[in-house]
Formats: sequence, structure tokens, C-alpha cells
Amino acid sequence: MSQQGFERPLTAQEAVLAEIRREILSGAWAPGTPIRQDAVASALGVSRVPVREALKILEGEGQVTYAPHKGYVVRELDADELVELYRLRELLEAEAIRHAVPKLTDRHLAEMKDAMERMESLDASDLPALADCNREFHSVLLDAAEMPRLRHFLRLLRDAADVYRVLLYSDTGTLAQTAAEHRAIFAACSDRDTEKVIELHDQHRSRTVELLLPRLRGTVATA
Amino acid sequence: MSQQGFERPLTAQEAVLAEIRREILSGAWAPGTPIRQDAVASALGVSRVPVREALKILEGEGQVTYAPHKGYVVRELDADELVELYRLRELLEAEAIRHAVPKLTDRHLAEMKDAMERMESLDASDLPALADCNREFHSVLLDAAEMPRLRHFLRLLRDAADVYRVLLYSDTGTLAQTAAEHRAIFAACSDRDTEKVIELHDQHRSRTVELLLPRLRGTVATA
DNA sequence: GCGCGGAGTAAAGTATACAATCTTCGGCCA
DNA sequence: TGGCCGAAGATTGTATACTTTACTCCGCGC
Repeated sequence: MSQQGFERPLTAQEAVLAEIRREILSGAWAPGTPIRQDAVASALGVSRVPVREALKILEGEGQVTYAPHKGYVVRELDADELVELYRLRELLEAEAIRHAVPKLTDRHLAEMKDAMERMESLDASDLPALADCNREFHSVLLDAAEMPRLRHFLRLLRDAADVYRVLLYSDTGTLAQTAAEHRAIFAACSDRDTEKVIELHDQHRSRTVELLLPRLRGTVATA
Repeated sequence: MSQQGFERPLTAQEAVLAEIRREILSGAWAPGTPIRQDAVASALGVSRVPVREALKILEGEGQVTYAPHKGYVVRELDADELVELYRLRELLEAEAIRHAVPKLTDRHLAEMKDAMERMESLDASDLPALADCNREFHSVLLDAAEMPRLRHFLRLLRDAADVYRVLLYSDTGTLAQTAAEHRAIFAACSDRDTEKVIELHDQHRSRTVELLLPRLRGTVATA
């Protein structure tokens, strides 16, 4: 049992990895941005070695692309890839939900509700916090499925698209709709209505894809 | 169009990565084996730096596990994880096949047939070559789906289980059955009978899981 | 004017050296 | 006898320095 709250001092590579993830997921490093090892290293006060190792993890995960002697680049998606990503999430999330819903405890539901309500209380401009709450809300279900590989894949799929999803939070109307969808999902979970939860997730996702696609097509030309 | 047969000199890390993959997939490094960076480095005539970077890729892919200051270990699976792995393959391969079969050209079919026949002509003792042909046969379908992420995930899922599947090739009877199943899959592909191809893959997989599970449960105790 | 080629610069790739951490084993004490 | 403490060895983690590769830009020749 590891104590919660206690944090073993990280290795440099772990700290760097966490930092790079933050930069990418927050949208600070847009897709297509080359990652200069030297710049990252000196910004974080470490040498290039741990930076390179962190980047290798991200390469293995598909979050960045790598070309020998050219370097690492924040992964870009075209419209086809985005559609593929969401199709895979459709398949895999349905599987996760089927396993998770029957196992949901009151504790799980309390966590979902908490994340949901915290998200609603946030200011629309606090993008990182919004993204965190959103992630936490959906994570409860994924965790409850107790399928580690599935969970891992879904995290990768989510992260790959999150790079672009940041764009959506700018709009308050969208935010309100997201909140409504979360409440519906929570209600269906409380009822243990598995198929309803799946259906709501499908809608939730479809809406996101449709909002994203036009913006994505617009940026393809600049690549 | 890159010329086939031409190979640009690899970076050390790429060469090391390929070599470690070979060692793991061939079964030479059994699951649970600790990977000593120094040993790998001196065996391949490089320093530890490229070895560590290759290992980071495998960590990101989930092929090895890592603990700070302890090192890297070839990933072990318990029975539950194996079942999960194959369940995910069931979902994702079905998706791949649905996209691939309508797109199959004569050229694809010729490649499948070639891989199939080469595999049948091999000696039962030549495990690496058998595994290669098997991989090639199934890759044709995955490639034809033209879904890069899906292809990547399925490669990871396959690699994760291949560590154990090596055990199966020892048996000639199993080999003959595999050949028969490949022929059936090829026939269904030629007929463009999508649902039949999916059904055959499901059988192919189920048989493998059932052969693997008892052996896996047997080895868990030794961990 | 256009294109080819080479020097110079910037960035990545790797080796070596050193620091931090873990593990093992032997000795001491209860 | 058993277990705890600590030092030595082994292994990993990181910094620095050097090598290799790629990109840029200038000048020469066509």
C-alpha cells in the first residue's frame, strides 16, 4: 500500500516526460511543432539525455514522430486519422463500458459526480483544469472495467485527439452541452443502464468529431 | 518510392531496438527476464545510451516493464491479461477485416498465398522463419485495411502475445492445423466473404488461447 | 539567371565518465 | 539463533564532450 500524497523524488526523465506531456496536451506545443532537445533540456535544467529518453516513450506511444538526425515533432493528424481514432474509441469504449457498468460501486459514482460538479464550477477560461476534470470523469468508467491494456489504449487514443480538442473549450455553449451530456451519462450509470451509457458516449463522441473535423481540414493545407 | 532491398545505415538505437525485439519475440529472452543494459551494449558493441533509448521505445509500447533504478524486464502476462489481449484482438481484427476485404486486390491475394505456401514448405524446427511467414500472412489483411493506428495497435497486441506463442510451434500437429486454417482464410478472402473471414479468425484465435492458457497458468506460480 | 557543389553552422547521435541508488553479504548485537 | 545495520559491489541515472549528419547559404560554372 503506497501512501497517497507521498511522492518519491522522480528521476529526471520522468519529470521531463510529465512536463512534455503537459505542454503537448495543453496545446502549448501545437501539432507539427519540432521539439528541440537542447531547448527543453536547458529550460528544465537537465541534460539532453533524460529529454531524449522521455521523447522515446512518447515515440513508442505515438504522441510524437521521429526521424533519425531530424528529430522529434508533435504528432499531427489529418482528417482521416481523426476519424479512425474516434472509430477505435467507439469500439473500445463500448467494450470498456460493458465491463465497467456492472461493477460500478457507490464510490465510483461519487467520484464521477465530484468530477462532474467540479468541472461545472470552473471558469470557462481555465482550460487545463477543465481538461483535467473531464479526463477524471471519464477515467472512472475506464478504471472500473479492470482491463489494463484496454485502459492504456484508450488513454493513448484520448491523448492523441486531445491535442486538437483544446480548441473546443473556447466556446461556452459547447461547455454547457458537455456538462449536460456528463449529467446524462452519470444518470445512466446510476441506473446501471449499460446500453444507455454506450449510446450517450457515442453521441458525446460524434458531436466532438463533427466540431473538430472542419477545423482540422482547415489546417491541413498549412502542413 | 523507396527502393526495396536498399537499406540506409541505421542509427545504433534502431539496430539495438531491432535486435532486442528479435530476442524477445524469438523467445530467447523469456518473459520476466531482467535486461542488463551493460550486457546488451557490449554484446552489440555500442554504449549504453542507445540501448536505453531502444528500451524506452519498448516501454512505451508495453513490451517491457520499467522501474526506476531497478531496470527493464521482459513483460510477463498472467492468464487474465492474455484473455484481455485476445478479446481486444477479436474486436479490432474484426474491424480491420471489415475494412480490408472489400479492398483486397489480386496482388494482396498473391502475397497471402505466397506467405502461406512458404510457411508450409518450412521445417517445423525453423521457428523464426515460421513466425515470420505467419506474421506476413496476417499482415496483408491488416495493411489492406488502410488504418494505420489500428494496424499499430494490432501489431502491439500480437507482439505481446507472441512471446508465449512460440511454445505452440513445437508441435507438428498444431502446425498442420494452422496451415489448414490459413488456407480457409485465404479461400474466404478470395471469395470476398467478409463475415466468413472474421469467423475464421475468431476460431483461429480461440484455438490459440485455449492452447496457451493452461501453459500460462502453469508458469504463473514460478514468478 | 539557374543550378550545382562545397564550406559553415546547427542539431542530433553516441561514448565516456561520474553520481545516485539498490542489492548483497558479512558482522555485530539482542 | 535470528535479525538488524552497514559497507562493498553491481547497476542504473545523468552530465559532459565529442562525432556524425543535415540544413543553409554563398559562390562558381553553365
